[in-house]
Amino acid sequence: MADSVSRRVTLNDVARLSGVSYQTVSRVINNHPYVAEDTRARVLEAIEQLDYHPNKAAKSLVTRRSQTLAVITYGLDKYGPAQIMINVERAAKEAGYDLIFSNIHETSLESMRAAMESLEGWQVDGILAITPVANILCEELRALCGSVPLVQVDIPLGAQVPSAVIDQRWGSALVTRHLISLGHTRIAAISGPLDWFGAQARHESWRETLREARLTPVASLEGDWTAGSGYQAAGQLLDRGLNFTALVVANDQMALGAIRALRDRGLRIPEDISITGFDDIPEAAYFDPPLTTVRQDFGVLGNKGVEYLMERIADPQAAARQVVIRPALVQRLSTGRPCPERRT
Amino acid sequence: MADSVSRRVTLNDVARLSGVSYQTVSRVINNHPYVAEDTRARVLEAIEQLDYHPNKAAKSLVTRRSQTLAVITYGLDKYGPAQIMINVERAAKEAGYDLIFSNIHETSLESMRAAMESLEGWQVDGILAITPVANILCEELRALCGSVPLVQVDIPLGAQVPSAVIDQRWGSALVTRHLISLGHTRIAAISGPLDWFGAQARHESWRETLREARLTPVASLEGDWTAGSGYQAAGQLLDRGLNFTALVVANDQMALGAIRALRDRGLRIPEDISITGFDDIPEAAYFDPPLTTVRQDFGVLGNKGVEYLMERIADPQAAARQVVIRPALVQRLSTGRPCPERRT
DNA sequence: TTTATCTCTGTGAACGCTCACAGATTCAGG
DNA sequence: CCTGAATCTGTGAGCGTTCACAGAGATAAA
Repeated sequence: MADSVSRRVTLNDVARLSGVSYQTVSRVINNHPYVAEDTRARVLEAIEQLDYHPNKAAKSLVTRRSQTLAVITYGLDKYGPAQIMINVERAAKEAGYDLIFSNIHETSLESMRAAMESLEGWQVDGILAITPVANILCEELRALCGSVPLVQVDIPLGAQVPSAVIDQRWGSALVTRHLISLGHTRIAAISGPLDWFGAQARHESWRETLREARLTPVASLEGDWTAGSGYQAAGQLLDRGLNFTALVVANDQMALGAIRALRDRGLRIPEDISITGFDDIPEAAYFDPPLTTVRQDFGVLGNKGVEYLMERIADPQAAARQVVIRPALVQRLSTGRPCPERRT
Repeated sequence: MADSVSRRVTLNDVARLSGVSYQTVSRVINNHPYVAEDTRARVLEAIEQLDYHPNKAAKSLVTRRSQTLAVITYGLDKYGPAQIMINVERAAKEAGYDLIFSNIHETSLESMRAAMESLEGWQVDGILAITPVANILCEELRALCGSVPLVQVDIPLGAQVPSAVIDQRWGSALVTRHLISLGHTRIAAISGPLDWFGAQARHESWRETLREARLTPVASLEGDWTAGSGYQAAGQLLDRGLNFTALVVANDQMALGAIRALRDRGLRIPEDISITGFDDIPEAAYFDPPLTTVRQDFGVLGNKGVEYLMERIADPQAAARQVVIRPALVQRLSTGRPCPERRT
């Protein structure tokens, strides 16, 4: 129980109570060797009794490190970044680091700079940036970080900077090939906002996979990750009178919207149109029909990111590498063989 | 651009470059009066030139405050807490506070204590706890916080501690009355985990609202907020051969699962059974059918919480109060009048 | 002119901790 | 018994700030 009003308890208070010097108390706290067992015990007891907690500011001031990681995120209201964030927090705590946290609301360099500004003074030991958007330029970010180790999560595959990513191209190829193997030849798409790396990768990979199979993409529209935008995009695709039997949607929420749009027009899924999502949010299995999608393991991503950041803190000179995680196809009931005959 | 290897830039470096004393530089930084305009300009230029950033550890050490808020959350993987978190971050940043952040993974006192432990040394100016679960006892938390101002978010309505809450009882009454006014008399429920305050409040309010209308609750089952649990619960309700025309579900995800369960058994919504959710997640409007639910404004909740915390930091002695936000009914297509005749 | 007040600037000390060093024991080996 | 190492403990200094104070120059009032 912390004293309510009084001065904070310091090293000296503990020292006085246990009858040793402040230095000895410091040694006990930091588990230095060469402290007699009974001394240690006495000090520990005093610490307990006074409810002493080392002042991190003071420690950080002299050691020039803070046992603190900064997490910078963008798009925390989206499923992916939020999941990553949660897992990063867990991993960081387990590694004994505190977290100071900053979400960026616009993708401007300015707001990025503002976020960094607030970290500059904290002497953070490392920075983990969840920057899934293209125009938060990696280079700028690296410059802003100066010599503080930085690991980026959710950036393009193949980027030559320390990072942890999910191979989105792979995931997109997975669903697209799945549809092709079912016999679909006329495949449309709804992409995410194309300034997101992931959206871009999924989109390009969709195109390429079709090309490899000597198929021409029917059409694609850009959504903003929300169910509403998926609804609209699917509606437009249909309104244009386009003829397709499968729809590759860049995330599960938009797929939900798209499903509704198709239903509204009396189309059956998957009999008339097969539909796929991306992410495998927990609800996807309960869509109607259950959604065939791509599972991304954000937990692993967060862990790997932190793990790698630790590595870089320990050895900042080590060559940059990229930790890559592969997503997996989750086959459910929203995809099926195309019907020989079709509607309108 | 931060120097890569070199020592950190300090007050003294700036002082030397601009030809004044460190104290004057300090004055400039903190906008003290009584600094000559040209001196101020020179200092600012030097700061710019050296890319100087005040060391927050040093500042915090001497001022005994850190311009930092701690956020403690539970259940960050759930929609509500996550939304609150995002908005708290935004509000805190706008108020010029940094955020140090800790998510709790179990509801034990132990893990609560561990989270606090990591804050003890930071000299945070205030703590904002998102603690939607019953057995994270408020009292324990208050004790752990000592004299640091604490505001709790998402705790029971009426709690005599500084807090910001959404009136969940009100929301639950809203949907229940909505169903009653449509003519439903046999109403079942799927609650959230009853160790969550919100789940409990929604549940009790459901019961009471029925009682007030002289109706008997048909039955209720407890879910865990996930679509999967909603699916299961709804299935069980049906398997028991219970006769009900409306189902009040404690959140939107479980409602999604419940909808599927009903559909799987050939029931139509709302013709056979009306169903309601809670939260109004962005996807709810795209469920099939679009979900009648209760909108909670987590944005406002986060803002109010931070705002109130500021107030308490400024005046820790002020009487505790509770900021209450009322949710609103969002009427969509998952509810309708009960059919006179019914199935099985 | 003198004195009081306002403006501006600088000097010591302190915040709570760790580091480098040095002193004091103990214990073994010659 | 002396020497050297290992073990244990204490002292000074400094990390980068701000605070309290004091001093100096300018301006206004007497």
